[in-house]
Amino acid sequence: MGLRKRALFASSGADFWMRLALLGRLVSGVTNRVWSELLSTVGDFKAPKGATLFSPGQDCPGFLKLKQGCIKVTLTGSSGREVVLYRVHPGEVCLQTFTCLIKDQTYAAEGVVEEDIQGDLIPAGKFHQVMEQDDAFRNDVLTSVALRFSEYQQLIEDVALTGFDARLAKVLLRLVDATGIVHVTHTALAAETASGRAYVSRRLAEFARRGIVEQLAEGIRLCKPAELAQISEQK
Amino acid sequence: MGLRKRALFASSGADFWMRLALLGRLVSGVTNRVWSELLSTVGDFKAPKGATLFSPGQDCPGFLKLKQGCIKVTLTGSSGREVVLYRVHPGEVCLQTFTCLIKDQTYAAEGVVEEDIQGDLIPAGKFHQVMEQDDAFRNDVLTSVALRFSEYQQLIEDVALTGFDARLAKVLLRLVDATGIVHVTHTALAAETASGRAYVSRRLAEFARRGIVEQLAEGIRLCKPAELAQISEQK
DNA sequence: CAGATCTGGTGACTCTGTCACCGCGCCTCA
DNA sequence: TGAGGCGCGGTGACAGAGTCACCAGATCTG
Repeated sequence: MGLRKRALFASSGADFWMRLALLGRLVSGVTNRVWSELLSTVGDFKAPKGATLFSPGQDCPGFLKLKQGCIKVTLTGSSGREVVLYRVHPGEVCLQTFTCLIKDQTYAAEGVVEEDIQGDLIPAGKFHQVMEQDDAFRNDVLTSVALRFSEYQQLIEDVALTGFDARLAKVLLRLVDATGIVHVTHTALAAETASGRAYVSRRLAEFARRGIVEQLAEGIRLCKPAELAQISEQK
Repeated sequence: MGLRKRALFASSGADFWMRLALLGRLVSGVTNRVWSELLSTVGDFKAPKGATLFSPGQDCPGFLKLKQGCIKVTLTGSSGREVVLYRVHPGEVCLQTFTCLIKDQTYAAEGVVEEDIQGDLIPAGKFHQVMEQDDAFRNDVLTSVALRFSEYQQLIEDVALTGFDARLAKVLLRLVDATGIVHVTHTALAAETASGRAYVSRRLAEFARRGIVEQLAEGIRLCKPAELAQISEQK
């Protein structure tokens, strides 16, 4: 499926993280507080695709105001199974970060850069200050938080009350590009649908048998989007 | 199982709601805006057990600062299946309400009074004003929102990544009273575990066979809480 | 007492998800 | 350049989860 890039980016991401961790130890000797000390003086922030921005248990360095790129936030169970919670795009809030800052707690999920990001990092102390003083900023944040909550609730509804096929159809329609193709591995679809890889393969094969999708080398072509939309609303 | 009360309260709840709806029509002629007009002048707010406070699609009358009682918030799927999202206790925020007020949208879930409630209802307009001006109030709300968010994430984790038995065990431990008994129907447990009633019955029978619980007329006695706790951490 | 309603038990399914194992294509590195 | 490693996807066999239909007992209601 021509996704060799993935491994490449993953390893460059690991490099990025290792460099930071190393730098952190040089600076403070405490890996956990690296980010805040490293970045509290830096307004501008960048990270390449594949970089792990945060993992469960880590401290939160501050509030990231994303200007460009995309961050994927996931939850991993003890069995190793992964669920995609949401993505952060420019203008949106990373709810993980918000929660950490407000409750002064550590992260509970994992954040990975999906498209090279660039933005402003507002240190924790300053975040609280701005939240108090700047009405517009506060409103933006609250609106974004409220939006995120709706998404979470939708996710709960999908996982708890909706059949698998509907979930799969929904995800395919969400991830499709302009040419009608979804460039994602079955494994990734499993994380998106909170399901298992093998089952995704099976159902996708069934969809293909029905002529709804077509599995190509470049990805999955959605042949009958209307039918998919209908499936996505069942049950 | 001696839960005849339920039906009683449910019907008294329906009466309460009908009276309000009727009153609303008399006042404004628009059922949907009843609450805000009816209550914006009333700081004090009460409702009896079983009353439906809000349903999907309704407008939000304002922010309820709960002083006493308990509200259960649930989501109902098109199949009729119900999932308990969370409960609001005194000092906590109803996230539904918060989201509605911030985004100026209608409710997406249902709220039912579980124990007679009493509190202050802050009209929408005043809520925004207080959020801007009162640092302490805003902090309380934000902290509570952040807490709620953690719960939501936990729920997603439970439903998406955890086995049924663990979920059931968790719920039993959460709902048990001081005497070691859970006074809840299998149907209610199904909503709490985001599962089906028949399956709950089956697994509970299996738990009983293993001597972990005992099913009595008054409810479910947890005989081996330690073992339950262990089950609740599996998978 | 008859009927309505809520509750829980059960058999017989279907749907979902897992595990293990296979083959393919691509990369790496000796 | 050929052997090995690895990520990806397909499949059979199985286990876990959830559904449907139907039954029976308990409780209220009139």
